[in-house]
Amino acid sequence: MDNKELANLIFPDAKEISYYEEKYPERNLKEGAIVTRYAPSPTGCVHIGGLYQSLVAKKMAGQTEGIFFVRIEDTDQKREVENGVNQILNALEDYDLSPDETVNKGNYGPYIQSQRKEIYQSYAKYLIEKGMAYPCFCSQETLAKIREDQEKAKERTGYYGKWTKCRNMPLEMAAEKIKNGESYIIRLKSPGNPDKKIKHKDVIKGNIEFPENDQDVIIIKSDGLPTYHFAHAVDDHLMHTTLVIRGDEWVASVPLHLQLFYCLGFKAPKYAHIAPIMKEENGGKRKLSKRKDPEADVNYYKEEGIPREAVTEYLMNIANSNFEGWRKGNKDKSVSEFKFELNKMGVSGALFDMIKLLDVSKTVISTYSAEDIYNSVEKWSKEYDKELYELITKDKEYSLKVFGIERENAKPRKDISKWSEVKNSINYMFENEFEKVTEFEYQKINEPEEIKKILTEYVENYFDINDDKQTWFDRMKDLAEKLGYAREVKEYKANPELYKGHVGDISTVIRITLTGRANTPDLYEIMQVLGKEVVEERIKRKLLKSDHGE
RNA sequence: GGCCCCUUGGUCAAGCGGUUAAGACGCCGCCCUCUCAAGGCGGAAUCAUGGGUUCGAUUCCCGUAGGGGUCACCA
Repeated sequence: MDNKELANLIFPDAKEISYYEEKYPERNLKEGAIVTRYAPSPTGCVHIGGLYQSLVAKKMAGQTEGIFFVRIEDTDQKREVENGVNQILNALEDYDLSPDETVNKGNYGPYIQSQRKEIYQSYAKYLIEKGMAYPCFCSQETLAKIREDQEKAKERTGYYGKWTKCRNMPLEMAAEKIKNGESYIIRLKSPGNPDKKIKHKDVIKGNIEFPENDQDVIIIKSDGLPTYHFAHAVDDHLMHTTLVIRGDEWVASVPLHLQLFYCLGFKAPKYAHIAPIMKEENGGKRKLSKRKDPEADVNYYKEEGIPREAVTEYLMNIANSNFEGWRKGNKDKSVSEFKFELNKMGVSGALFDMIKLLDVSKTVISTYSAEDIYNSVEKWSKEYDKELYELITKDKEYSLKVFGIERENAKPRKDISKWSEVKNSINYMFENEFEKVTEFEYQKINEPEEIKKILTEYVENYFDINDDKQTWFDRMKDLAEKLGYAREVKEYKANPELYKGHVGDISTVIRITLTGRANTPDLYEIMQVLGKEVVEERIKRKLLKSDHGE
């Protein structure tokens, strides 16, 4: 019995690897083109970290006229979640990160690992034939025992070298066990020597040195599917990946992966290990977790109504901190014009900063036209806030005017950071909502008589909806003066004892009466949008109430 | 515990042997024809620690401390 016969016994139907080598030829791309990928497991919600990796990967491929593909790593069928694949693909599309190749698209597929079983088996068979892999029959108990002994002896744990049980099993014995139906897995016969070091130059982390791998890792599990490590080597070779961009929890496996590529006779890709996005928790840092942190799920941003450009820009900031400066000087350009550099990425994880994200978002939204805002809010509210949806769609023209307040000018309003804030910032502009306001908390001027006097004077003698802004404001000052308030805030500040207050106090009374709140955008514009009738109606309503002693 | 990586303000971070140690978010103050949001101007706030090397270390080397990752028939 020789290795070849054993290999045939284990994988009788597997094709020669030359079949696959020919089927998936070298890609025809220009010099320097990067082929990279995002390789998620379909295990539930899409993590912001996955989006981050995809963004970087897509950027690198795009910048070099290369290929960005998505491969689904579903070799652990226990963890698989229904519809997981679609969730991932949809999220990427939402963020404008659609891959060039993925499920049902591209010539190097299938792009779902569970559908590539026979490919992995061919390569495993090849390794067995070469004597570089072998079947292992150790039970979980045996493995546990080995581990126990290692701990007792204070030695490294794992399946390697002298601790190995099946590595040097006579071929005949192995064949016998297989024929008897014993359960087994396939292990790599590691050629590594841990006393020797290997050097690896990571595109992001720089030079790293570690001992060679000597673990006889499992490459094919008892269900016939490969482990991550083996699938990675086979797939990225066959798909001609030139740059593997992945989370830095993988750096420790680099020696193994490099060894796998070496044993299989493949050229290894370059690696770029990305530091994870962290979260602070009682003084310490930890990775953003799907379980504990709602913001880890990309769906969160959708639900909150944070525009995808904002999330993208924020992520770009974390990835290349010079992005911010570039953006400042290139306000109208698309992110795709920014020259991204992998080696400028931070080597240790950055804390996720929601406040900063919201600030970025605010800036992004401030560039929107009233129409853009309307469309976004309409789309968002339709799914997440029916009340708001009803409110704004009832009279689109009017809503457009509301969203147009202090917008589409040189210094646009910058107060909305997410769509879920919109309702609260515009509801008083709508009669139905305004009617619900019962508490008017007047501030500096709060004696009912004074308020009544101001409002009465204003509607009767100073309010004219046709005034232009300057005239409107001059009249406000006239009113202030007439009632004993300073025309200018400066005058008041210079001689506070001479006045009861200043124009600002007068306009605040009107503002609160009209909107129910002390802080709003430009009052003149608000009145223009509200219109003559509504302004008068709201003031009269207040006057009426105060007559009733309210 | 073994192996690997990291350490500049509250946060994200420039820096790559000689700098008043950038910038952004946040915070504080002032300014701006009414309140806010912005915007403008200004301010407080950082090189974990101990040794070297050097004329000179935030920058280079070693130790210490702290943090992170990884050691599965999970990816």
